[in-house]
Amino acid sequence: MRNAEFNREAVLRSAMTAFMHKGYAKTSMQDLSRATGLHPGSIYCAFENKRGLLLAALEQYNQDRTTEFQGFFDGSQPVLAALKNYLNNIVSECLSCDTAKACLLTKALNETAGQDDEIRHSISASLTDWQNALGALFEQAKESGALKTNRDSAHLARYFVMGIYGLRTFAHTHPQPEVLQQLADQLYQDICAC
Amino acid sequence: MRNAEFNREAVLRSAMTAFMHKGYAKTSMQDLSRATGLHPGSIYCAFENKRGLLLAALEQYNQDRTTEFQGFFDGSQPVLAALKNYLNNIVSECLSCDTAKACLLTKALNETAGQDDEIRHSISASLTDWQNALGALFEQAKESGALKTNRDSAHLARYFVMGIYGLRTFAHTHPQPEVLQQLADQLYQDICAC
DNA sequence: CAGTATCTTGAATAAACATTCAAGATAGAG
DNA sequence: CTCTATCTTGAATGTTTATTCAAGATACTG
Repeated sequence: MRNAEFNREAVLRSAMTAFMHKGYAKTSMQDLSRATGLHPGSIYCAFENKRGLLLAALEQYNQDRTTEFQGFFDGSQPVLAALKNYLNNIVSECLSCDTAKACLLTKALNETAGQDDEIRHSISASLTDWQNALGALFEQAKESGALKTNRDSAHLARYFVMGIYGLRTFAHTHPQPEVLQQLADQLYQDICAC
Repeated sequence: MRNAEFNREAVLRSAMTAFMHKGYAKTSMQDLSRATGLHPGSIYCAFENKRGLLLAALEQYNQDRTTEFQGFFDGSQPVLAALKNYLNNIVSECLSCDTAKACLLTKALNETAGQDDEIRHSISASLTDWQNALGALFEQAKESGALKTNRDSAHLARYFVMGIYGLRTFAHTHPQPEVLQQLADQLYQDICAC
């Protein structure tokens, strides 16, 4: 009897950043071994193979982002104010040009598009959960009277999510910071207008 | 003296689809050799290496998309109507789930993010040209009186572009067709509202 | 028709790759 | 303290990779 020595979360977070930096295909097992501190054999023992490690890393990433999300919407401020903070935080992530602050879900979704349905399903499920959480927030804002609109909350959430996807891709072209902020502000305005 | 036997455009279009299908990193020279019908030596003679072939394919892709764009806005119909057609065409591309109908520019931009500045610059230049062309159309629509807004044409174009980026990523999660169409309609409405 | 500059061919190369596995290390059970 | 189940190690494996290059083919020039 013996327990595994490594910290699973720490290993997965290291793998996450490795995948974010180079993408799935270009990240070699050697890269992953170096990043995680695990020898190849341990990785294969724990995660089956490189693909299994990606799937596990995607799960961990989603969990971490969910926790971060809940931090933004803990009720310590009005929903719409929190939403603006949340959006501004994404803008600052985009502006940092730090590959580690990109979205692993959309990055992997883009890379594996049309190649691996299991990966797509896993990512889609995470993104849908996020979208639904946003939908609940819009519903909450409507009920509290802070958000006056006749649009469906689910629709608002989808549009918001679409805007963030677009913002992240737009940022890859390295626009001026003001431009990105202006786009985020417009997105917020278009959603919160009647 | 002897001229090359292969048709450069046809070769680049084959390479384009190969890259779109598997992504840059996962497309092997063997894949590219098969797709283009060119032997490895010929590819290296004509394009230096795999990366050179990608750069050339990106150029060709941009040229083809520019031609397609001009076809939509040839003046045979009002600008705003053409814009709606253009957007609907993108929606149908997304709904086809055909990897060959994705956007090679954004796909490659996403994959090579933070790894290759020359590729990023090349892609950014193409995307900026596209954005500027859209900006000119919005300006035209404003001047003709068809579009009543106090927003800057360049800003409208950026927002439109951002929406399309977002739409394409959103489509990767395989939403219901109506949902994608609804998002596109909302985007159009948000831009064309005062 | 001869000469030659250029293109095409595809096997060869060396590096990098994902994956395996047998030997060694270690921790808990008895 | 011993036994054994489990984990760790890292060199070995066989495949795939991007790239090269010398030999052969071809078309234009004079």
